[in-house]
Amino acid sequence: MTEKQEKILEAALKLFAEKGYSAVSTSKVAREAGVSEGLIFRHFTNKEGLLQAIMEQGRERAQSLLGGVVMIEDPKDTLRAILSFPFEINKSEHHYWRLIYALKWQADEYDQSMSLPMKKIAADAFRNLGYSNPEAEAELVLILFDGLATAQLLRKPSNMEEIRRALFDKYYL
Amino acid sequence: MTEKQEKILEAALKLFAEKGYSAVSTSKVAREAGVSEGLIFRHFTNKEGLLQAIMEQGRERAQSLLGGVVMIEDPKDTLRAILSFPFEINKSEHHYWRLIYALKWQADEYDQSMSLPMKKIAADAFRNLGYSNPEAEAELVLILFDGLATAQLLRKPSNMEEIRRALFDKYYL
DNA sequence: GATAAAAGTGAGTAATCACTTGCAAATGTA
DNA sequence: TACATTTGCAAGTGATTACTCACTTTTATC
Repeated sequence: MTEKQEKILEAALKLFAEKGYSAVSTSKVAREAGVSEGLIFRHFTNKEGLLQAIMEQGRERAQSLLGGVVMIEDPKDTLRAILSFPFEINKSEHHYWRLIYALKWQADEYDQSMSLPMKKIAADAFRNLGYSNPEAEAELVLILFDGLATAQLLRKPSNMEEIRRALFDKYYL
Repeated sequence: MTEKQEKILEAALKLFAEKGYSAVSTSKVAREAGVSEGLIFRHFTNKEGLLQAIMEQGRERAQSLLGGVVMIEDPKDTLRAILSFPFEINKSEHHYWRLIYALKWQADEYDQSMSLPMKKIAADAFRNLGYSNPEAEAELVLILFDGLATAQLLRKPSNMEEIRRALFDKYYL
């Protein structure tokens, strides 16, 4: 990975996340990255390939995050960890998550590489806690995760810590 | 409002919702509507104006929906009504809601014309029920609303009724 | 039925789109 | 040093973009 290759990925991630994939031209990515437009196609074949490269980077990061949750033994700690994720999206991850959530509404198929394993983990936790309908509970956690991430990325409420408290109370966490 | 004007709005709503605003050209809207491209600009000035006209239509529909909730007296019924909305998005409203949620991630400013009044209504309901932090609880309801709508529009889980039950149990509804 | 306004068309416009090509500079390898 | 490969750039390509304009057809009013 050359320096200019990283510059391109960085610029594309920023612009795609802020303006949307189809609203950003390859020439704008090139200008933002301080690189000739042709170089994008040399390294990533086409615009779609550029997007794929970004998503692949992010998928690796997400996989490692999820990997840590699987190791947790106490089911309450597992739920705490899952529901805490959206509250802890930091500056460096912000662009990536924003792009993922924006793409959901444009792509033809919903990307389940993140949500499917997370649902399984959550369902197991609820089963261990004796909940009567762990599958539905797990789905509700996914729904909460989506809503929380959206709030954190878009609406940015000032009282996130109080919201977390109100939420955790409902699960006795 | 002429017949062709309605055809244009209908076609634009469908395409914008399915493919995204900036991914759909005015020529494609014209072809879908069975109309000359110039007519779009005669009636709606420019592409942005076409989007505004669609959003205005939707805002009116949303306002009337929300108007019904304000009349409810029992605070538990109010919360039931708010949290039931996402479960009841029907086919005719589907395109409009999908467009709204997709646009959130592209527009520079978050549209609060729906969420702000809804938050106020929810906060009042929680206050009447004696919750200790009604503002945070209201924000959490907004977050749930977003997550539920996203699920209904995108992921379409098969067990929505069980999810609703699990959710309502947490609020003793 | 005459006339004016509104609705609608189709062929244009310059700018921008994703992408290609030919060639030079940098880099690795012997 | 010699040579091959990779990296990079500038100037293109045809297609498509949002939008305009001159024009015809339909509709409303008296």
